[in-house]
Formats: sequence, structure tokens, C-alpha cells
Amino acid sequence: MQALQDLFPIFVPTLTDTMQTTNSHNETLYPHVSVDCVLLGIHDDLFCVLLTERRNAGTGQTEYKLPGSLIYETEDLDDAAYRILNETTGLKRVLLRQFRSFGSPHRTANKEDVLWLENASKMKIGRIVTVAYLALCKVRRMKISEKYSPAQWTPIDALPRLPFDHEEIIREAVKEIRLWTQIEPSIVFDYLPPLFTAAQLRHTYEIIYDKPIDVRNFHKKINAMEYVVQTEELQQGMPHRSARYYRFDKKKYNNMRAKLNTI
Amino acid sequence: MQALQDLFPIFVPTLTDTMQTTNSHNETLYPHVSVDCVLLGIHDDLFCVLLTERRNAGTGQTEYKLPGSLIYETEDLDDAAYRILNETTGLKRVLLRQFRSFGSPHRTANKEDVLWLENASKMKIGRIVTVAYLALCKVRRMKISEKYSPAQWTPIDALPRLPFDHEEIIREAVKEIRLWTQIEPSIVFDYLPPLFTAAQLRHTYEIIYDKPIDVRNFHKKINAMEYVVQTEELQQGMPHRSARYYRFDKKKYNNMRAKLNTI
DNA sequence: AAAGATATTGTACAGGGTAAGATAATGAAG
DNA sequence: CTTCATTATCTTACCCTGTACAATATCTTT
Repeated sequence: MQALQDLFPIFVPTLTDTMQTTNSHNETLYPHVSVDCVLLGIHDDLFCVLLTERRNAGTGQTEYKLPGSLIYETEDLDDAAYRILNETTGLKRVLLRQFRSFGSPHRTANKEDVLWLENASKMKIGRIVTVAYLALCKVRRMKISEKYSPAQWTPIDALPRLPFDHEEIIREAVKEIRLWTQIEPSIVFDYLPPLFTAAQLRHTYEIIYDKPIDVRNFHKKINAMEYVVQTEELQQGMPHRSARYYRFDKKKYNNMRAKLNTI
Repeated sequence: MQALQDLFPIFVPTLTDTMQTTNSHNETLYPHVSVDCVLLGIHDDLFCVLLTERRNAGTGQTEYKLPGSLIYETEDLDDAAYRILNETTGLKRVLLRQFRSFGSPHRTANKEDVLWLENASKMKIGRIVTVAYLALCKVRRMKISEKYSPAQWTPIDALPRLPFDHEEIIREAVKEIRLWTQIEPSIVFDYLPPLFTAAQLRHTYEIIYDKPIDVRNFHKKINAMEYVVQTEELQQGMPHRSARYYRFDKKKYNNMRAKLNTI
């Protein structure tokens, strides 16, 4: 092994140096890679995150966590994210994007989490590095079948106690989505229905950014966005002047993006 | 195991499902986590990336790769990045930031890479998920000691053949640094010496963005940046009019950032 | 003194963001 | 029917920023 290290001093670490540790069962530990999915959405005018429920075998209490699991050996991280979201919630057609990996050894600092994991799995579980994914979702569409674990849309300002560093992941996800909606506005329109009013669009931004937006200026902004197109349809059944429906023009949006990139 | 899966249907996968595969030596494979460091800098007016050299034991040819290695069991990803950079190049005091993880199974699609890895290590090497880190560096300071593998600052437009997906990682890193310098301008000043001229600053931006910047407008821009402070010192020994030195005021910068966050 | 090289400076216009008032359409209340 | 409440939509004025563009200043060399 020493000779090999001389030949490849950078890339090839020794097993003892980097990979082997033992857990409380005195088994060899290997690093694991998981994916966690942060699905954000608006529910009852509150910015919410989707948490799945599980029952604690010890205490019998209901606990919550982000949908996530370990990745397969032969799948891409993106594929793993879609698979895991689908397996844990049944959801499809959600535009997941990677936003950061979390690998602090303190992720497993809480003894409850560790105990639960080790007792539950009897597996050779070492540290877990998780790759976090993010999506903005249409809450109404997200009916989670009874086949899967129950899931709750939980306001981000009222999170229950979460395992590992899931709370930190969610906080970072919220910051990230605020950046993304500026860099790639289409994310917001993915969230909205095909036809939407100016007020719906404004309201979405208000909740994402957690601050009010001037109605009049917002209209001017919409007019400036070529890819937000007026339709002739009007909202009906409102107790006041009916609002016009707009739609998102993906072609025009992509054209605009292409122009930006060539400059 | 089945009972446990019923209790914890989401989080706990079976070994067979997710973690075990065999390689060509018919050994059990586990996922590995590595860190790769993309150090960008300007060398002879070209945007460059630091590549370390290694000699191919088979062909005897010199090959290049990003500085990177597997992480330890008990260290944070950030710590691993700093350790690995230091171990492979001896460099310290470089501000590394995580920017994305790469985990495509096609990373190891090139048979040469795989063969090299497997023959070299005789280790249980499964897939490798790598967490990529990024920094903008002062090239002049980066004298790499003879103790370490030789390293080359290589223009990003003239990359040699690189193993795995290192070329993709570098391309993404360049895009990322262009975003970051807008979101957090201090990165550019980390790169510059304590005293710098307007031309140096402008030149840095020109190379990062790969496009010319109008001199006059750039001066106006500098004046608008409170945290870029004029000094009374002048550049000396130039065969033409001497330029004024500016400095980066970290306090003012942080104040500005704090204000931005409260709005 | 002239030439060569780089540093520094001002002006005018267009566009986007912001603040704030005026008008329009609709159902509800009287 | 009239008025009111409510939300939608349009409008104007102002400021700040980005951008296009050319002349002058300072220093060294010849």
C-alpha cells in the first residue's frame, strides 16, 4: 500500500485514514449519501414545507422529517431525488433542484437520532452526507396517497422538532428559493396554475419574500415582463371588479433567457 | 428486517436495495464521498484553474486533475475541503466555498479512469459522490512547495484531458464564480492585494466575466461603492502617470451587507 | 520639447424601481 | 336606483443606475 501511495499520493487514501471507523456495535462504518427534499409551498397564506410523519417505536410519538433516503449505487443524484420523493410521497412532476450538501459530523450529534438509527437498522451506518434538493410546489395538487406515510404542510415559522439538521436545511432552502426566484423567475410560474391573476402572482411573491408589494408598481412590473401575457379571460364570482387572467409564455421566456446569455 | 422497514418505511433502506454492488473484483461496493477543490485565479492575464499533476503508472504520461480526495469519517465537508487542499498543495488561507455536488454514475464512464482507480487502489471503490468547492485565489502567493505534487495554473480555455467529470465541474465553477462575485463582491477583494489600483480591479472583473468594461463607467462604479476607499498612496515606478491605490474597507462592507439584510 | 503610455474625469440619455393619486368595474347594502 | 366597499387597473413624477461616449492630466522616455 505504501508503494501505491507514492505513485498516487493525492487521490488514493488509505482505508484506515479515511474510511474506516467503528460504531457502538463495533462494526466497520462507511460513509453514506442521502438525498433530502425540501418542498416549499403556500398553504392558507403561509409559507410551508412538506414534512413526512413517522411514529417513534420507542416513545410512540409522532415525529416529523424531510422526505429523504439513501441513494442507490447506480443512480445520479438528481434521479435519486425524484425517486425518493416519489417513493416517500407518491409525488411526480415536481421540479427538484439541488441546492447544497450537508455533511457536518454534528448532524448526528443528537443522541436520540443516532440511537433511533442504530437500533432501527442494525446496519453499518457511518456518517451520512446528504444532498439537499428544493422545489416550489402547488400545494393543492399535492394530495398524498394513503399508500404513503402521512405528510403535513407545515408553516416554516412553526416547525416541530426535526431530526438531524433538517431545520437548518429548511432555513437554507428558504434563503435559496429567494435567490432563485430572482435569477430564474420561471420557478414562480411553475408554482402557479396556467391561468393566474396579477393578485395571485403578487401574493406569491409577498409570501416568498415575506414582505408586502405595492399593487400599482407590481402591475407596471408585470407589463414589463414580456413573458407574462394578458389573456381575454376574466376571473368570475368575485364580490368586486373581476381580475384579468394572465399566462406564462414559456417560449418568450426562453428567448429572453437566451438573449441574456449571449450578452 | 421486514418488520423494521414497516416501522421506518422511509428512512431505512435495505442494504441490498441501496448500498451494495460489486466491482470487477467481485467485492462489495460502498458509496464514497470526496471533495474536489476548484481554485481559480488569473495568471498572465488568463483565467486559470489549479490542476495537480500525477504520473500515470501504466503509460508513464503526466496527467492532470483537480485537487481532491475522500473525506474522513468525522470531519465536516468544509473542514475536509480545507484539509485536502492543504494536504495536496500545502495551501492555506484560501476561502473555499461549497458550490455543488456531482454524483452522476457516468462520472466513472471512462474506462481508463475506472481501470486506473481499481488497479491502483485494489480497494472496495464504488461510486464516488464529490462535493465541489470553489475559491478565487491570488496566484502569485500560491507557491506550491516541492513537498507536494507539482501543480499547474492552467487556462480554462485550454484544459487538458481530465479524469472523471472534472472538466464539467470547472465549467460550472466558472459560471458560479460569476454569480457569486455579484452577490458577494468581497470575493473579488479577497483575491486582490490590500492596496490595489482601479485598473487592477477592473482587469480582474474583465477576466472573470470575459468581457471588456468601460473605464469611465467603472470609475463611477467604484466611487459609488462606499467600501472601496481611496488612499493617498500612488503606484510608483511606472513608465507613465502613476495610479492611485484603493483599499477594501471590510467594516463598511459588512455594514452595507447588514443593511441589505434588514430591508 | 515632443512622443508615448496610462490615469482620471463629465455629460446626456434610457430604463427600472419606487412612491403615491386617480379611475374603473363589480357585488353588496341601503 | 344610489351609494358604498372592494379590488383592479392605469397614470404621473422622481430618483437612481447603467451605459454610451471623448477630452484632459501626469509621468517617463527620447
